[in-house]
Amino acid sequence: MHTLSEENYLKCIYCLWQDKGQKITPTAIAESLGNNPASVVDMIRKLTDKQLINYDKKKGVELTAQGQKDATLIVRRHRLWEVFLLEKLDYDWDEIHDIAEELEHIKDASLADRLDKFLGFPEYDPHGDPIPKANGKMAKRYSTTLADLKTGGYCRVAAVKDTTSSFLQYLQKLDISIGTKIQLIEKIPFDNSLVISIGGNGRTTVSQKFGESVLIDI
Amino acid sequence: MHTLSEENYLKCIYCLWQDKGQKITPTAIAESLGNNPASVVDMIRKLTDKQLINYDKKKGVELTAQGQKDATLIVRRHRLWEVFLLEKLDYDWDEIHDIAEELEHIKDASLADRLDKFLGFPEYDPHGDPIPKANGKMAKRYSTTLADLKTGGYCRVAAVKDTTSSFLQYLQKLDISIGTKIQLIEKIPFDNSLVISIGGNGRTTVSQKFGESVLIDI
DNA sequence: AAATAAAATTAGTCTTGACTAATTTTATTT
DNA sequence: AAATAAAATTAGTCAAGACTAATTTTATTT
Repeated sequence: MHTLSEENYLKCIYCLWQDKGQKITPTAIAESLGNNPASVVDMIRKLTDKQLINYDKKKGVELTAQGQKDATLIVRRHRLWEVFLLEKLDYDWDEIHDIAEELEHIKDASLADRLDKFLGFPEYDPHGDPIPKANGKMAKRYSTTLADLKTGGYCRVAAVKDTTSSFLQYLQKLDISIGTKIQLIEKIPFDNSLVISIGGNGRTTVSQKFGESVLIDI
Repeated sequence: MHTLSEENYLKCIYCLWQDKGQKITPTAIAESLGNNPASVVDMIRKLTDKQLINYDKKKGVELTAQGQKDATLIVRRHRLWEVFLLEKLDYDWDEIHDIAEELEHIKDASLADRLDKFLGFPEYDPHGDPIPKANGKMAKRYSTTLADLKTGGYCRVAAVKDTTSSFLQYLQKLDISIGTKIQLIEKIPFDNSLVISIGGNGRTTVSQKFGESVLIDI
């Protein structure tokens, strides 16, 4: 099996691949993990030797079929543990990500499946991300952000793109969670900030960065 | 906090201390962990620097107050996770130990307490070992073994001293679990093997090693 | 007490996965 | 196209935590 570090790289590559359809460069991985690009180059060699990725200067890093499978399992475990922590252990929204980062590395062939069953086969995790099934398939991923909504339009918060506790705590303060209805009242051209109405209540202004971190269902 | 390796040493020292009242030597630790004594000497230095243990050639290794506290928490987490795996995820008796070895290292200030609450504050784990409470206290540990029982005597299996799957599978085959009633029919002086009656049924002969691995309540 | 065996320790090596600094390659400007 | 900037890579270092081999210390026998 893979080391902790290898698994973290795999997951990171998987997430970059899902997020952007773009080319995955060593620098992008380095930024995402907070590592030095030189370290990334070392690990690219290691994962290539293990046939988990292919690396080509033109195409960037790509997961092999095996790499995809392994990365999907790590993500599955992460999201299942998040559901467990929130629903069974009553953790708050903003606390679960970091703990799940550790739990996702527990290695046992049947653990994810047993946990899945115990939790009642959830489709989405508490941040709105789809949980890969045992066969690797998963429900729809939302990709439209609040910033993409046209002025006057309504939407439902489907997921969050950012799982840092600072962002999640801010959302809680604004009374926004998965499922909350939002209307985009106005876009301020100056800095792309957004004036929104949350759940039919008064107006609030949020930044462009905020708008791009909220995934919606129209 | 401590590294994975430091935690494993701490737990090992704690268990040796609980098991035998004896002096804990580098060699004993090395054997218990399957490591080289030279590596143990290195780690003894590290844990001493961190003030988690004291080492004296005469007295051997001893946990400091802080070391005891930290080790107890690791054992608490281990045993709680074992209950979770068996009761909630339907794992078998012999499968849970190794997974709990990984889970016990998940670091979060409130995880053990939340898990404890979720499980209904169990007193003993599935192997009959007492689970330390949040305050460090714990229920009685059984220390009499089946081999200590006098001929003709009856007992109840209270705990197992060995958590390897080979031993636990053997117990399952013999239909022995925590709570099973056993009578010691005869001790064979030649090799100290034991003739026992399990739950009032026919006779079986087991080895001395077996007898010393079963903890009983008389 | 001397001889021997066992345990503890030191010294030096190896692997993993990070780092910095220097260099080469590739992109972007002017 | 040349100059510059950015990205990728190489080379060498470091810490953790394991190892082996050699040595010293402590215990046990005879």
